[in-house]
Amino acid sequence: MEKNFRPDELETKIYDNWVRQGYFHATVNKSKQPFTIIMPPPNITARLHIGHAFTCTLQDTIIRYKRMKGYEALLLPGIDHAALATEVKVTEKLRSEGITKESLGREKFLKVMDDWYKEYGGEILSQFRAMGLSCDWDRQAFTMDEPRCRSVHEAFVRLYKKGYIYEGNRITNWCINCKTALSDIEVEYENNDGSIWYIKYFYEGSDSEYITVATTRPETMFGDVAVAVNPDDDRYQDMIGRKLVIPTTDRAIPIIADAYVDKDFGTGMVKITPAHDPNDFEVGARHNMPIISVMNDDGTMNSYAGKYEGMDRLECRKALVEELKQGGYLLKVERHNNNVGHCCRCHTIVEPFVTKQWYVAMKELAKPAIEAVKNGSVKLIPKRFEKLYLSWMENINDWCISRQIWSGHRIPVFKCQDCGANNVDYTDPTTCAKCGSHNLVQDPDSLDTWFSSALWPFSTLGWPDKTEDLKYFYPTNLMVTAYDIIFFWVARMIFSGIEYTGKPPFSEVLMHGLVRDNLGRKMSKSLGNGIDPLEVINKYGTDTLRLSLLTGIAMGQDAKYGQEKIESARNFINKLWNASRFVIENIKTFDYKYEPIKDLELTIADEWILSSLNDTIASVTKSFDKYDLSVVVATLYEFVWNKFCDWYIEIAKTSLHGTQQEKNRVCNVIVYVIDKILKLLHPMIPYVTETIYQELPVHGPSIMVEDYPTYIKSMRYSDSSKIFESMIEVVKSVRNIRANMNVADSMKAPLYVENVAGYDLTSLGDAMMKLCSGKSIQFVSSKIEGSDVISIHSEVMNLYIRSGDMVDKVSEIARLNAELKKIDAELARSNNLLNNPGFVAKAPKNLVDSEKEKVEKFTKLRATVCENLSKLNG
RNA sequence: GGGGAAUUAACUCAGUUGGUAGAGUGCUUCCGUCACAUGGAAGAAGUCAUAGGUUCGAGUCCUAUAUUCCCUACCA
Repeated sequence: MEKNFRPDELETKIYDNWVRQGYFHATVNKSKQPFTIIMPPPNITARLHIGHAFTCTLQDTIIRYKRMKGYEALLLPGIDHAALATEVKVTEKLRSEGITKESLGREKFLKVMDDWYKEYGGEILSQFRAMGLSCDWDRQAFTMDEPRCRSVHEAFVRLYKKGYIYEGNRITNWCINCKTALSDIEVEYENNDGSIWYIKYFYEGSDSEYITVATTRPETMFGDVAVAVNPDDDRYQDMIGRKLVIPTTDRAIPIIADAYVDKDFGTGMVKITPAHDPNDFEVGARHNMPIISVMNDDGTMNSYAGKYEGMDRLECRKALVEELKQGGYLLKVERHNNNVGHCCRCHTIVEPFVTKQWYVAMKELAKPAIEAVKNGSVKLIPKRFEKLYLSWMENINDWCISRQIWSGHRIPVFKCQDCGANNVDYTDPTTCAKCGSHNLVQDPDSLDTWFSSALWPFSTLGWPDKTEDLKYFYPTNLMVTAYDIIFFWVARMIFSGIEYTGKPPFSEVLMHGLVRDNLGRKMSKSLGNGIDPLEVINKYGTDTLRLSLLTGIAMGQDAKYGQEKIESARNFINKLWNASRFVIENIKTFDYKYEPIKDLELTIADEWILSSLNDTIASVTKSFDKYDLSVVVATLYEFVWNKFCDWYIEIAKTSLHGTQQEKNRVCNVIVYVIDKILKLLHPMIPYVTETIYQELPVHGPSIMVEDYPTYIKSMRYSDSSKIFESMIEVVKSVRNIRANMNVADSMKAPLYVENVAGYDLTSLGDAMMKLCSGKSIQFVSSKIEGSDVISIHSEVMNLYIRSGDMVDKVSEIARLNAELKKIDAELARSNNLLNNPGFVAKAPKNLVDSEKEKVEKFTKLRATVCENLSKLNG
């Protein structure tokens, strides 16, 4: 074996082999319980960034664990066409080549989209492979492939027929750049340092009597239909019903009363512009007001704006304000802070705009989805996201699902050109169901991409067909996703699953945080600050990437990702590699024979490591089942590095210089432990564990289909553990003294070990000497005494070391004094507790007892330290 | 306006039936020893944001406050 693990050469080979063996493929297997994770399909807009790698790693780690635990594990991969987002990208790309969407026409444009899908889809899938995902390639899906088109179609038709989908002429968020409607959650609000203009509206027929209206968007005044006051506002009672003239025009509008107006804000008078403000739209509707749109769909002013026709809305604002100023209409301007909506795709300022769109009525659909989370049939992890989910669902607005774009799923509504009826019957779209006409034209719009995403947990399993897959793997077990798409996606999957299949689509949702860059910024495609996971893979390997992503994270909590985590992960993998290499190389040097643990004559050290391994297995399994992967990693890190490598392997080196029998014993134990370690770690770091596993003297065809280690009752050795841990304490004390005294290697300080508790320590003698840094210490077989002998006591052994002239007395006295201080603090603490009657009366007995034991122990220790001190001083 | 999260060592972060605070990185000192210098050994380092409360006992539970961030909302 080479000195360092070389992932680059091995990963592809190993991965291909896994695929070839069919390990990733899940089958309908009635004798096993399924565990299903449908992967969130990444947008096909670009290559994957580190955030995707994070989600992928979580999922693959969990699915590998479940597979080893004996489940029929399915990780189903897929990609999302991301209708609008991709169309924006492709349109931009075309524009850079001097081509417009319109000049190509719908059909040709969709061909360009197809090419894009192929290019980026392939790239994303190969990135999945590079990350080592054990996903079932036979079931890979795309939100725009034929089966998924059928699902979407069916879903739309069903909802339509139940009356949940309706066409409405309402005010919607409109992006003047993408020229499409957006759903509420596709609008990002940003704080804007704007202005608020106070404008005089003169009464009709008067040029001196006026009222003042405040607005942040003066250009919309051409669409004003009224000015509203609060019905309870005493100031304005007698004005209601009078008419005002819109400045610079000759159009008159009434003053109306509506409770929407806040008496205490601004002047208490609001101009009502139903076409350009959602609230005004409501007010207008209540009062039967007309809707006057003053803009075109590209954000330029239309003829209602008079001489400003054709001017962009923001330019018009500037010019109009100037005109108002000149005309004496402008009373004052104030700075005003408000939130302005931007298109989440192209970042243009969104205009509220009245258009005809398709909506899903959400009220009824939300009800069972709320219930599912409330009654626990869907669990969100961490739990706090349930509150977030519920508050959104309980206040949900109807979902605008139409987009004025070409890509994506075209709305399956065929409008009869003769009678105007909408035909959604999927089987016969050529004949109008109402009048029999063949003059049908399909709605030109496409569906919001989330409409197809909402079906993902079951469309991927064959729905609406009643497939075996659906029966067996659905409802799925776990959905892993970042918390930022809880509304976009999770909520919609839940209500869709219940609506279409009668069951919630999954029982648990694991919500992780966002991976941020080292400045704490969200990594996003649009910002372009994403780290390419492939770069990390190329430099350090997939295992390092995966392990580094799982280090130091908490579910639902954002994490910064940087070089430190990467290096720490790499170092650990290197450590694991070398510990394994150590034994693998060693068993080649003698006549190694495999023996089961139960046939070996175990030493205290053996029993300690086996016991400790056993505890680790129990703890890891518990954390895994809670999806606390970061804790799993930390637990294994600690065991492998600080227990197995630092102590067991070190002490085993002595046995390796012993008899054939000893060598064979210790190698069998090491191999056994390593085998378990590899299996425990495999879900996180699949490649290095597989590689080492194949080098072990006894191994199966692949570690990924082995059983996950389980806790073994008979492998608890509490006595040995106690002795060995005591020994560790003693060794550390000796090392500490050595380091303090600056003992030269040539000094050979005599050290005597006295057995206190009656345990057999013979097997530890030589090994201990080594661990104490043998060169400067020499073990002696008879007790040593004298004024220069320093003693160290533990529960199972006492140590006596002759300090002689080697002691740096000053620093040793300082060290002992420091220790004395600590001991006194401990004693004070324990005595304090024990003197507290409340503690003694109410605390659990074992705690009280352990405090008593501590007092005893520290009292003894104190005496020793004092004795050593007085010797040094004397 | 409403909701949520965060605040723990120099840095990045863990820490649930409440029981004497942990890791990684960095720092100080020592070590080319035959698994690993991507390493080994020893060590320093924290009023767990603040103030109250509950409790025998609080990083942990409760109530305020401060700072930072996120989500959400119709204040023109």
